[in-house]
Amino acid sequence: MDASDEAIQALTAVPYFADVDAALVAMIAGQTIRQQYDTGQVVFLEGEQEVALYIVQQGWLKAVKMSPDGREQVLHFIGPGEVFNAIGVFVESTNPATVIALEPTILWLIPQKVILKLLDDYPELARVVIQRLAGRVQQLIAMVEDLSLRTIESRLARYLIDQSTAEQLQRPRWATQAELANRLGTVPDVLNRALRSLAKEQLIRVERHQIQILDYNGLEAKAGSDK
Amino acid sequence: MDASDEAIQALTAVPYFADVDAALVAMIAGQTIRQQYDTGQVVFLEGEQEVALYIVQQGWLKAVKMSPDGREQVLHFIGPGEVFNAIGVFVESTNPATVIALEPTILWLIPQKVILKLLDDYPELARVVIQRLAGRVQQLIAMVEDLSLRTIESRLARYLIDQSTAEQLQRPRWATQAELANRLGTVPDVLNRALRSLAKEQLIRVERHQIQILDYNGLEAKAGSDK
DNA sequence: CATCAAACTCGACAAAAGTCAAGGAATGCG
DNA sequence: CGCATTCCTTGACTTTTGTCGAGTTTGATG
Repeated sequence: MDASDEAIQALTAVPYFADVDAALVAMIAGQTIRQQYDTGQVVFLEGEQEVALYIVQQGWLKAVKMSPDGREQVLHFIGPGEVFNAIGVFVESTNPATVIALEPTILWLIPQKVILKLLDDYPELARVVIQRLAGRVQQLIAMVEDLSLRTIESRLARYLIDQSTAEQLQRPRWATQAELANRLGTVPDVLNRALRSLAKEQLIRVERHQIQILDYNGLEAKAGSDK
Repeated sequence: MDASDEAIQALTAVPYFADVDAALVAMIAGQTIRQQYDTGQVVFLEGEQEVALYIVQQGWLKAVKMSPDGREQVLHFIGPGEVFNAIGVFVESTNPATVIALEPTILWLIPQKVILKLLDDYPELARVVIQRLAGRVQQLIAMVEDLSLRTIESRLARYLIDQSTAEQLQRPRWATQAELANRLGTVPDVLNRALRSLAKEQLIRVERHQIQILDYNGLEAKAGSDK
């Protein structure tokens, strides 16, 4: 598989291009730029003016806001098949967040001009972009609600329920308690305290790389409460 | 001025229709529904499936998340010339927030079908929608940062700077300290404390319906800090 | 103009979250 | 395999924010 095939594969995994015909996808693939990042490397910083659209082929990243004293708020985790920096493409503004690789990562960049031309040629693409942005709005509103109106324990319960499959949450290496704490708007110590509390009440079992939900209904009650 | 002229006037005040020709605006105006709300009335509740696009002709509203114990987080205030419920139009989902009138309000509703048809006929509209949604994403990211990484006092300082004109912030009747506290993610008592603190340091002067910035640089330092 | 409800003020106290320090466990690297 | 680094755990203490109760001021209404 050469670079172009690799790019085509990455692009076709993404809803943005679902309705774009194969010949055009191939042409766009020829205009993309492949980039690799190691664990911990910054893709771009908040405040810069990065305008390309990014596609994740491999690896996980985090979009974060940082405070002067070193705290982080993870806005979201970004994995394979996902697109990021739509804001940078469509709005003339600085990037609202910093994006950092959580593990070795392969990205494909599509230049802004290419995307904007594509938007003109494929009105259906606009529909997809609108829907993805609307999804981002909804996710951020939920986060605002969490941060403002709910306790850490309640946020954790909700997160465990949302992210679990068959009542289990696998934690890849990069998904440390520190990252999870940053996602929930707190610090590792407080997260650990909340995990302990839920475990003590037999709602979950905590292992290093896995959290098991023992009492789904009990956990849902915690998630639904503001306490 | 009859109802149709009134609707046309409301629509032409909105960026969504800036590039739509006058005849079509007039036609859309003919399909809009006029609604009035009194102070405190709910336009729609979080969890409902309201799909129309709303235009504000007159009056102010707030979009809020509410907690079971009665706390509110104001997501944003919506005033004349603004559009809301784009999410409801473009995504098949329940409304993420409750919208309530803060004072007597006149709205115009555009049915979903009309908007979606317009989107097909006017690709430039998609660009506008995308840009407005992107703006909402940016605003919500800033709110997440406030709630997670900054103290109440720092949030207040930032808010005062952003919302003031010529170093003054007028507070209309509906903009009580309670509403402002809900916007900043806290309770009126804590907001009052923060106002007092800034006033004690001669950074601002607080009157019932106006806040004057006395030391812009000092306030900016507070806004830029995480303390 | 008088009354009443809403808004604001303020201090005491409580709760939630953050900081710090120390020790133990797990993982990665040479 | 041993060592160093990272991650996790835990309790004590501190800070920030929220709750409560009482009193004062303002603005709307009849």
